[in-house]
Amino acid sequence: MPTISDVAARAGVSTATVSRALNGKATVDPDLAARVRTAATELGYQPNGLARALRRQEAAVVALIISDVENPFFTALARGVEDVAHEVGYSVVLCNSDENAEKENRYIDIAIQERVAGVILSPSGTATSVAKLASRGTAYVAVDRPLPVQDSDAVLVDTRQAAKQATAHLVAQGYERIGCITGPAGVRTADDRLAGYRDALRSAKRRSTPKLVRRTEYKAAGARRAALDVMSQPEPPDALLVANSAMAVGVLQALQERGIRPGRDVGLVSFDDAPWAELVDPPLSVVAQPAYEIGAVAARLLLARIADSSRPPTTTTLGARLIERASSVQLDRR
Amino acid sequence: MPTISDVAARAGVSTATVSRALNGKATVDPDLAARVRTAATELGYQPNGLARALRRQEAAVVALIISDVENPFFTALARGVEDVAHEVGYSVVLCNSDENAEKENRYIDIAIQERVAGVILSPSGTATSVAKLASRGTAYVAVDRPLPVQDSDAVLVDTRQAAKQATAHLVAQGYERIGCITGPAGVRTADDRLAGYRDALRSAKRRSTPKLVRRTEYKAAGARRAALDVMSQPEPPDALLVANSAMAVGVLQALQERGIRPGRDVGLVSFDDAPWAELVDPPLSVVAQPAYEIGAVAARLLLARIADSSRPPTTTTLGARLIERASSVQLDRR
DNA sequence: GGACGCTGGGTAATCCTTTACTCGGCGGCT
DNA sequence: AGCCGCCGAGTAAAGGATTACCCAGCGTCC
Repeated sequence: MPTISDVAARAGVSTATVSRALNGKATVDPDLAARVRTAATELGYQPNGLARALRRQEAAVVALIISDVENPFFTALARGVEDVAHEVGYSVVLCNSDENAEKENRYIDIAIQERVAGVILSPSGTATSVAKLASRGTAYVAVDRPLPVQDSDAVLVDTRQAAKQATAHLVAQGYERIGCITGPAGVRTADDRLAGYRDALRSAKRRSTPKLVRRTEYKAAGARRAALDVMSQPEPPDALLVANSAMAVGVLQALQERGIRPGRDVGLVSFDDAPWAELVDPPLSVVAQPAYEIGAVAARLLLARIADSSRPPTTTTLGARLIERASSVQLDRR
Repeated sequence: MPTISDVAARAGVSTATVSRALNGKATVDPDLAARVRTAATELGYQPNGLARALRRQEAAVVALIISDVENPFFTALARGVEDVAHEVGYSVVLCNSDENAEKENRYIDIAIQERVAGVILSPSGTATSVAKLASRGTAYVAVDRPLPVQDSDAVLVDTRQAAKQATAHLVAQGYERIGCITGPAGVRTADDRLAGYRDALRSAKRRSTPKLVRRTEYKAAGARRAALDVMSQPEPPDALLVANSAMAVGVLQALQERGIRPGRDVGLVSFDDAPWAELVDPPLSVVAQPAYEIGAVAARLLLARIADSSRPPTTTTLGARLIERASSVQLDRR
């Protein structure tokens, strides 16, 4: 593999000149620059990113630590991050933390070792040792969930408000016993969605009861079990707020197994507008989150922080949009 | 940020000894090794991965170049790659090529510059300049689609056979005018699925006609247009083979718009067992591909190739499984 | 008791690029 | 004509780890 010295030798100049010419520094004679460029292409020279990063003290890489790539919300988010990062020549390293604080910490260590320029992460819980990043001066941005630490950059969704709105919608549709299936305690979005749900019930002067609430992992399997459980009570809910689209899959499976018809027997609103939400019968009402946008904004924020570590921390809160479909419209109103 | 010299100074030894101690080389006095380790933890020392990689001539990173992270097939594949890679201390850099040869080439260049240990890619077309990788001695493995080059490692699915089987199933169910909506010409899986479809028709002594075939990008939007187009003919198909799950979304949208009932008015089989396939009405018949497995096998193959560049090239072909659901069962047979 | 061999650990080279510093030469100004 | 300044380009240091090579010291065997 040719190095900069090979190019220098072939062009008959020093390595310094090659570096300057290839990096477009001003003070290089155009003729020499041209000679260097032809020499480089003839040899098929590719600069060694490692050596460059070592010298520059920073790799053109950002790490993205999310809880699950298989969740379409995070996939779209990752897309947003990647598109923005690649525009300015950064690569993206993808890490799945699986909502596991230990794995998350391991990835943070790796990010530090690899001297990445910055980290975008959706913190799994409270134990996040983002402190390590801070003490080393590595830029970071939280997405989807805030960090326990104050004064850090974050891109969030007003998910409590969105949950409240969705629940209020169920109330307005005349549902009486509205339940909620949300993620594990300690995961901020799960807590917030539950809080928003309770806010709405309170505003509507309804009592909220633990009997109608279930908490489980943010996945289909857990949600399926939770739904089976909550629906098999003597007085089951007549509507459900479900905290993400993976869980919605589990809930729909459970209802199918039990022969309970969504939209007819039980109202349903889920977070995340999955591509299939309109295709199930009846079409699923959802709270659409701007996942791609979150990723893109987070990436831009991270780049800004990398460029200027002293800029004041910014928290951007994006809105979510309730999309009412047939799964949450009471029969007698249809 | 502390360096190896700081650790050496604190432990009162040379940097060489620190390196040896921390990397678990045999020839270090246990006492010294312990002293080094405590010094390292006290300082919070994290080795500089860049410097290590520069010296070792290789980063503990593999690049994964796929056409679209938002496609659940590739997401699951990515998961498989990541799980295996991380087990042995490798990081995974994710790159979306968007079926675009130019982007793909740019990513390959970046991979070379970053001196990644290996590349796993789903080649977008024929123009793939995997030659660059080969000439530089960077290990690579093709997934999902073979490379035009002979003798390279690959992990594939016998997709032609699977398409044939799915089409034969539609024939057996009594469908008369079976159509096919597949990906762009030149993309191998798209070509293969079309070929398998034709194989089955030929075996069944049916004539295949271009009127029932549409090719478009591997996404929902294109498939929707293609389905609208193919269904609005004077003699529309009474069944469709759809080449992936993103396309299935588009096709189902189109049918919904036209008021054509899947399973009743038109039989449907799609590639890729998406989590929602059972939830639509009627449940969607699919060809389930072992996406996670493909990724995991590819990662293991890549690691083997990295360890031994002279080992003979291996092509692993995994099977796909037809899952018959109600969307492909003729009414009169129900 | 001396010589040889082995072991543990230090010194310094190496990986490749960027960039601070330096120097030669040329042009312009007095 | 001489001097100053500037521009273009080269030399060499720096970045942090790994590792080839070498050396000191100790033990063993003759």
